[in-house]
Amino acid sequence: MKSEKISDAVVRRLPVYLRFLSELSMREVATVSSQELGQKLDLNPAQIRKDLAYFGDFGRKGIGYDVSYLIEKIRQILNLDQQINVALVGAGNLGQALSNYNTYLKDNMKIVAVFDASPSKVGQKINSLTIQPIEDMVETVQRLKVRIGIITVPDVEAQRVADQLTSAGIEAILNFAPTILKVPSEVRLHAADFTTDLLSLAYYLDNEKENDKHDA
Amino acid sequence: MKSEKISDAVVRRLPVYLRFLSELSMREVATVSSQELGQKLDLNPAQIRKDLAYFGDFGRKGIGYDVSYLIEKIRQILNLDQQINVALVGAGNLGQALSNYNTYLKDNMKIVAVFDASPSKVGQKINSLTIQPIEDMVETVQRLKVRIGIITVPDVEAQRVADQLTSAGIEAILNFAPTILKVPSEVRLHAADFTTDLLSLAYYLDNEKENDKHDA
DNA sequence: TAGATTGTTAATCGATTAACAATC
DNA sequence: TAGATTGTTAATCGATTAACAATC
Repeated sequence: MKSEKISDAVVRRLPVYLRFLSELSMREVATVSSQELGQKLDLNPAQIRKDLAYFGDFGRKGIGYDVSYLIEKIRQILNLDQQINVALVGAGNLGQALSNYNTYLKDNMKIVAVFDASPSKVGQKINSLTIQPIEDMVETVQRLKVRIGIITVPDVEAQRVADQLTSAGIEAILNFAPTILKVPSEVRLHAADFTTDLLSLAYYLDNEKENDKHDA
Repeated sequence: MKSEKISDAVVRRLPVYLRFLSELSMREVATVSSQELGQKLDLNPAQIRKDLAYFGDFGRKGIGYDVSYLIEKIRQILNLDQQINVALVGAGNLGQALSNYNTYLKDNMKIVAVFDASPSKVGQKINSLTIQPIEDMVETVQRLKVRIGIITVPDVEAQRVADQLTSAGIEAILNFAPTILKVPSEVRLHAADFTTDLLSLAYYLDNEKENDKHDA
């Protein structure tokens, strides 16, 4: 464990490694090289080796990486060797969709509470969790030791929710609302706004510009 | 219009600019400086000026940017001055959630077709669109001139769907399935996998490591 | 031993930021 | 004219990739 600063880019690749390694594990593949990983994940093998080497010497020269061991190590690095409690704020369509991934993401991440501002939603069940009024959020987050909040409320409410989550002592927020949130620097914030993704894709559409290319 | 290569990072910021500018426009703000933009969007003003300058001289020295004009220009850059037809493949919870954003994202992007593999879903309505069998996908995509596909099917089906969309001549894919897809280089692919986002957030959780810090 | 593959250093590449002349 | 702010060049910073000694 060297005490270098690990960049965001590196951290965001770890779950990708983890996912593919789990697949290998299910196929009972015992060992994998950075070469093979790179091929499957469209990444440079040197980059993969470097990423992993930040956290320890997980590989064996001439052999590669032991799949099970590497899975264990990456899970440790990502704090997934313990249960991480998550709260979902906003029980609309998107919130419901995410809560369904609960079983899927059982990398020890668990949605333990769901909140919504609308009285008509409160009391309903969503995957065995009862939707709670947003007024109970601070208290419940603290009681259940929720560490990550997922925001799926309309954009005009997102900042208020973020503020409340922050005051409840949340450590990280995944924000699906299409708006830039301001949170104190000790709260980790990630924007997961797919409208941005979708609009930026449009840039790459051909637009028949190519038709003009009748070059010599 | 200089013919420099524009980086992905630049393109992904354009929709963020656009969104905030629209907000300003609704508030009837006529002019904005890179300074103000940077403040609101947590970006360096020089970066914003540089981003915009790739595409033209949109600002006025000493004054700033005309909000309406800049909106128009960014929409042109992103090809949003024409209707872009989108197909949604996978009518599960996530697919339904995304289709609800249809009204919201009416930046000329429109979901014009929804497909699902499950016979029980086919024929049902989702926001006034009838869910079609996935077998009709290639034909429908071509007939309706769909240019962007959104994949929200289970990960094991995602590659097959991507292949079919590709063969139908789609230009870009937004993939929500947690798997790495392979598509030909002429198809623009963006991964919108929130499980990756969520797992990477866990890295930043405190984990009481800080308690050990009793330094001199 | 020969072949394979890691971990790491150095080289390269690309993106961000600072600085400032131009000019509204 | 004085103040503000752009567009752009140069400087900096950071991330990716190549190369290779170490070693299984």
